[in-house]
Amino acid sequence: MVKNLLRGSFKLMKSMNRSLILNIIREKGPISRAEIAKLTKLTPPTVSSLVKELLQAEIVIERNLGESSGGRKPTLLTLNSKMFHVIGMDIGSQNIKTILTTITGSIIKHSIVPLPAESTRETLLSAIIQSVQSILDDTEIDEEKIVGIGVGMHGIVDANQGISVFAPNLHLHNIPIKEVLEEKFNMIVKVENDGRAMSLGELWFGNGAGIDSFVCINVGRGIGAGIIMNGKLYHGSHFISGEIGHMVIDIDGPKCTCGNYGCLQTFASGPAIVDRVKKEMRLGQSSLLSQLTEGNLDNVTGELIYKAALDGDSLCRTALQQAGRYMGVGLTNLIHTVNPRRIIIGGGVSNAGDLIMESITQTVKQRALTQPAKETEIILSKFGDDATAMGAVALILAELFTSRNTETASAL
Amino acid sequence: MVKNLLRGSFKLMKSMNRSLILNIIREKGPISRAEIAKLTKLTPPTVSSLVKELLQAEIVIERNLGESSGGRKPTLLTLNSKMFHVIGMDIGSQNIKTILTTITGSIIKHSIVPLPAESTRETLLSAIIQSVQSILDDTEIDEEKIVGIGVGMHGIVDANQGISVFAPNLHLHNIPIKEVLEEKFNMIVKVENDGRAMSLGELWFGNGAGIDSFVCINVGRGIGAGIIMNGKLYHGSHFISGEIGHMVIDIDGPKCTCGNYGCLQTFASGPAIVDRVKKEMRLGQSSLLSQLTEGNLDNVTGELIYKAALDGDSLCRTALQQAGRYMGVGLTNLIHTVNPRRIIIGGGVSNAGDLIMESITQTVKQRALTQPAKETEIILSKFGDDATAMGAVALILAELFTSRNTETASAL
DNA sequence: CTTAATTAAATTTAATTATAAACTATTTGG
DNA sequence: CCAAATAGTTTATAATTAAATTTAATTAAG
Repeated sequence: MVKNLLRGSFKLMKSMNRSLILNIIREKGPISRAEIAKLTKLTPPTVSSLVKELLQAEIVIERNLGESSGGRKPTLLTLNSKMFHVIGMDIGSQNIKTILTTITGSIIKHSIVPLPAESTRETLLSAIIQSVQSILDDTEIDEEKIVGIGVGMHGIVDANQGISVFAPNLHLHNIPIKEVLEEKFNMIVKVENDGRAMSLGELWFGNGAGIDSFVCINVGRGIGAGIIMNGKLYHGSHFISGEIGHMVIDIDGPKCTCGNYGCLQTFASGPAIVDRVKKEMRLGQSSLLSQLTEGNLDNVTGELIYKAALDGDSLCRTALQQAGRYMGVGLTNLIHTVNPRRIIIGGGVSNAGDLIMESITQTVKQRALTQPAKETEIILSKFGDDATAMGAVALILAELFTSRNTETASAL
Repeated sequence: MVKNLLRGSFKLMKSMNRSLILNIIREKGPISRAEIAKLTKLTPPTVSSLVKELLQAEIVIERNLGESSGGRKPTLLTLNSKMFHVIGMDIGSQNIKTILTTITGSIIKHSIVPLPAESTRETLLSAIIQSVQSILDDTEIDEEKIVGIGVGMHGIVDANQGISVFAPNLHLHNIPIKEVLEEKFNMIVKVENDGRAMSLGELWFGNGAGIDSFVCINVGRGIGAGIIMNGKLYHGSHFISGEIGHMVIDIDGPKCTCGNYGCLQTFASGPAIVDRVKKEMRLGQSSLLSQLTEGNLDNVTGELIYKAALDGDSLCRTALQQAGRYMGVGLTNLIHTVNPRRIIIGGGVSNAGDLIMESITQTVKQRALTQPAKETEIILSKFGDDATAMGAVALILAELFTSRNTETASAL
């Protein structure tokens, strides 16, 4: 099998053109038929007939007439955002965040359900169902108009089967999220690793729109990356692509929870920064944190460190800078491996914004091999804390708007 | 632009099916029309009519009749290997290796042209032209039947423009290889980084056939990787994807030629192993090498180290094992980032075969996060020293056999 | 105002290609 | 020698896109 070659057929041809038009309307709408024809290089009749079908299916609606520059006024088309809605869910280690959005990605409802300190398979699954149910109960939108539930889950996720294979922060294995949700609610369900979901979200709505190859980094308790190549989310063979938290950057470094030594995660994750600060304080380093935490080291959190750093606390500043430097080394490794056009950083640590970013970009600029590599854009996620949930929504949109080109030849 | 959506058209449909058939004949041939129809799910008439065109163009020929199991004997089709030939070239640091092959990848001619110790832009370009010319002079095959020249070049290569952007081992910049070859010889010319070319070679002819996602590692003076994802070669945004020789695995490690510290290349490349052994010997370690090199440390080479190791020399054995261990760490990082299904190792160091492979696989098994990741296949290249040249041939074949699905919509 | 030019959209007609069904050709096995 | 099986071709059809034409609406010039 060389290249996944597809069989050309009328069905395929039509479905390609339909999703082409649908995506143009989604991205560039309101837009006229004539403009669609120009952009897609499809002929007017082709556009007209496919649009007619989309109108009949109520996926697209005619809005109003646009401005004319001499000639008949164009009839503008948009997606029928009242017709279809999506639920996106972000399952973290402490809570489940759920959002309800229109098909264009506008958030309509928000909900957060806390997870118990010690989750079991049962409590987790019931919390997941509860999250969806509460969103459904809390809105007038007809259940039939909600087309799917996307789930972004931390840890290792089998996206084909929709199973959370291993959730390290919850100490759980093999949770069949897709199966359970599909049975309970009659909708499309897609489950994906949080970092990968996030990257799809940035591709569809965020800072990855228009970029065909970028990487999204989710820095929180762990560090995960989602890789978009040629406009497509890449999974890897066993769903562990992007596990850069366990990229070894110091072969003789400190021991990581995974058993190896010197993983990026031991230097640049949220907990790593907190630990580092605590350690320095125990060694007698003075810091504004002493006041903020009332002398109790257990109260040190990422947020407080960021706050203290902003107030000029030098211990916290250097801790963040150090983390940024290590992150910079990790990202340089990533640039030298995957060479994305852009790197988007999201998740908890991204809240520490500029302080850490400065240090990251500087390190990359210093260490990358070539000029263009040095200039790899490194920016923050557009959605902050909602990045994974938005990504979960994008999982469903990708399913809807992408012609299922999966009719591969059986044997090649 | 979300996803590179294509416009469906008759041309596209036909070209998809033509390359589908062509590829099936290439891979599974000799094969009958009926069998092609079965495998591709195309209908018999579609296959017949496309095959008729291919026969007329003399790209495919009817060979002989196959065995029947009750029914009309099938007419078997194969590629017309006498009609089309390809030149593949591997530009290394010491010499240029050139091969002439049939369209099916059988090597017909071999040539090696040494490069001067100090290459200049002019000497390199004339050596390249000379290499092609000598192959052409040395064969009866009509020049018109040679469809293209593929070039695998070490260093950073702009594959779009066909320029060697930076060749570290030759200390040269911006050599317009494609332009010069196209002007001199009237053929398709494709230039690519050696590691990436190699991976395409493995995909088309070697140990990557049938694998949709794998990584090929070229270990020599440097360490480069070619990444195949979804059956496609991935370049990265600025042609430095796969530069894993400069992946930092020991942030406080020894200085690399690139200016950073602790790059994989400083531990696991050919020169790194040689240096390590020399250093140990200078420190007074005894080794079989003392005899083999007649006491002159300058004579130590990778080949001799391997030889000594095979003879049981413990210094050399540990040096190789150590290199393998570092390589294993690098590959584990790669697995946790790209998560390929298979890793194929080629280039100079691969000659040290099992001794180093053992150590690599063991390290990966020890350090990878999940069971499937631990079991990532790590094998040697099928073509040994010819791997890059074969890859260069594949560059041309990919051009020929892949329907140019590049008619993207302009604006999306 | 009127008219020509311009643009948008729809319609008609033509061309392209895959597909379905029917058919011919060949071979094997009884 | 005949039935069954397999290979390949022919013919007709259907599904589309492509090209050309028509209709409609609007603007701008005179």
